[in-house]
Amino acid sequence: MTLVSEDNTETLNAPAIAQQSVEPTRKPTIMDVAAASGVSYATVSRYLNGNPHVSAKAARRIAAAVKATQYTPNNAARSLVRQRTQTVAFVVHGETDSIITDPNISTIMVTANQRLGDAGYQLVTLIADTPQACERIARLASSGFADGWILNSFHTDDALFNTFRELNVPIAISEVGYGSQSPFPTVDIDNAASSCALTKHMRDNGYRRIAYICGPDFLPCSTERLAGFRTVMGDDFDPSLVVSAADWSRGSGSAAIEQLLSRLAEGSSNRPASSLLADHHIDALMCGNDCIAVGAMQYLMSHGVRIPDDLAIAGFDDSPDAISSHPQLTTVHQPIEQFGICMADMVLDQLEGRTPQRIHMLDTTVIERESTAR
Amino acid sequence: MTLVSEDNTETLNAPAIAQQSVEPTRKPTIMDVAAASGVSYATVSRYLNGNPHVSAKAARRIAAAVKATQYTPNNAARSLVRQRTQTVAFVVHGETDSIITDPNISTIMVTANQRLGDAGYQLVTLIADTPQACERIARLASSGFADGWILNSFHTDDALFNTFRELNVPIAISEVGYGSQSPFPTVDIDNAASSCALTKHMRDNGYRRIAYICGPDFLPCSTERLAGFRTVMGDDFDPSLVVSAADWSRGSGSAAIEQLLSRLAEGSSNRPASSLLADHHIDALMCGNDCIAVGAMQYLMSHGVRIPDDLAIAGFDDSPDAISSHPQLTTVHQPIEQFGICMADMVLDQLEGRTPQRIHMLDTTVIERESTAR
DNA sequence: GTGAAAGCGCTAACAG
DNA sequence: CTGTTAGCGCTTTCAC
Repeated sequence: MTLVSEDNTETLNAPAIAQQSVEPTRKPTIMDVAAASGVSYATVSRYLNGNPHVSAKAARRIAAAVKATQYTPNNAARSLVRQRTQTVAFVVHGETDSIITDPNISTIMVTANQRLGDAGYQLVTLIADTPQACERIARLASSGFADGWILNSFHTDDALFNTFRELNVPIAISEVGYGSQSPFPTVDIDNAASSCALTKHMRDNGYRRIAYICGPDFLPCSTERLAGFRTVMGDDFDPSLVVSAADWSRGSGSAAIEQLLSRLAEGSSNRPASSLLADHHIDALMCGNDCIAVGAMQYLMSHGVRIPDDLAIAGFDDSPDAISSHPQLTTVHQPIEQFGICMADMVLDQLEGRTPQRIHMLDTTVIERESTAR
Repeated sequence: MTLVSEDNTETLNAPAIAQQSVEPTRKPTIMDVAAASGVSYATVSRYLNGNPHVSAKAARRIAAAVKATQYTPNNAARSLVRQRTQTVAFVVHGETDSIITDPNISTIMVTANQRLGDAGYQLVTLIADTPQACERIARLASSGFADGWILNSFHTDDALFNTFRELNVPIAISEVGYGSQSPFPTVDIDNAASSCALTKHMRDNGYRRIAYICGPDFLPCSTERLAGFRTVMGDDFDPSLVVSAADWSRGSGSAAIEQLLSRLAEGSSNRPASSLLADHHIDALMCGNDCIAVGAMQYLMSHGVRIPDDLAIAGFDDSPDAISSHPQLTTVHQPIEQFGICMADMVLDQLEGRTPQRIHMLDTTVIERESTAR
């Protein structure tokens, strides 16, 4: 049998082919490829970058040489000359690692990664959990480490945040509750409106006197959610039925409800929680988020309050907690995947010269579950 | 009042000071700083890199110029000339986003980040959840994107894994269950020994006939854990009481126990689960990990089996599931934080010319909880 | 279509 | 102590 091969008689004067045994194994450069394929390195560069002005023959030889030398272009060199890194940094901000365990963050990360990957960018995640880490990241940000930045769970008073204000690089942020005030392109949900919707739902179901556990005071989204609640409650709003949780955790949820109960008790000790609630005609409880709700619920149930019979409870976020709890939680669902996609798009818009939306509000929906069933 | 100033009469011929209004706002380079401070840019570079051969006066002027121009060194340029990026990549591997939600992974990430940060490196996380993403990352790996690599949850048959084999870059891996076979420096627990310890604990507590739900068959750590169990069980080991779960999830845990029960039933339909277990004198169940255990436990409890009265159950990993379940799970604890620290150290060792340990086995401890209480 | 040459911004000898 | 010079590996004019 005879194999006819079009034109592969070219020999490679490959000096780098069998170099693997040499000690430091210097990475082959574009020069090595050029030498091995007998063309100038400019031609190799053209070939590598898909420039059409490369003859078929040259292309063939270069392809062979690339394979033989196992060449891959150097990242730093390319970034330097192109003034582009082809990466977008995803900054996760938070004191503890709790923020990273947050399933929302991971989902956002994964979806953003997908979107950016399709556009030819690599998403890299950075953790800003200590002052040192923040400083490092700030330095990276102003040294062209990434072409674009996606920032999560930033506070208004954040130092890193201010670094970015002065930087003038493509950015997208989420969930800071800035609303239309944000200095950067933002994707968020309308916390006030969503809270309104949920409160309305509760009212429609007949709940009249509703207590409220607010999220951390210093966060805009906490106050916006409370504001939505207040709006719908109107004259029925009773400030004495509002307490604030220290953070978004279950623990602070139970602490908050305990505080509210002792406030209701007003010295009269040892009243059971359920009669305390009954005395004040409280028929429902709304919470800043699902975790707080679950924490409060666990506390109440372990003190003999039946949910939803004695008291209805609603959360916010539709996190996994909302489903894994017993009873399952009525809550507000937000399209998490969209956060990642929208932020990625906002960064891509800026990267590609388009003007990004200043703020993208995502739709939410009220999810009715057992915890408020009549 | 008179302020005496030592020597700050120097004027800066700063051309870049008020450039902010110009359109494209070109980033200041080391040249701009040099020009503004009246020294050569080599001196600026020296100053920036802490080289002691810079006069106090020059240092002062340069410091002022740096501030005035808001200069920050360019990352790509520095990486190119230094042949170092000062970053270590953390690759999270997995088909879905479930892997990232895994609290273990986040803890490892956070601790590794801390350690590497202290050593002057920036940890960057990459998600390898699709073939395209893997390919992108493989390309980055061979183009000097990072100085070192930390790989998580890789399978033996992994394409990315093989890319790294040929790359000869600083690497550390974890949890692949390779044991001493690993081609890379590895940190892991001794799955077999840990499983032995747990099984022994069960035996010491009087449990004789123990069923076993194995983790995914294709994973070395699954089979190692099973092997440890088998060793201790000795002649009491009964292969007919072993089933495999499809993955590490709760769902496959309940599926597996259902399968085992139907095997035990052998056609005799409608026997309650508890009497089925009693007939076969099964007094305990051990599982490949906590999630599987919880899944099995939920299934059994909803079919009338009392835990631990009718059947004791033990998990593995000491994940949050082990504590949040009712009853809480007896399990094997592993020092998760150490995974991150050890992998970081292994990479640092290689980065700094030391020879890393080939394999670092972390200590585990058996944690006794309610699910096996006598 | 291809090669020569000029940088991208920076570090690191090397002379002075 | 400081300036000059030569690259790091690559892209991109600009001639030919």
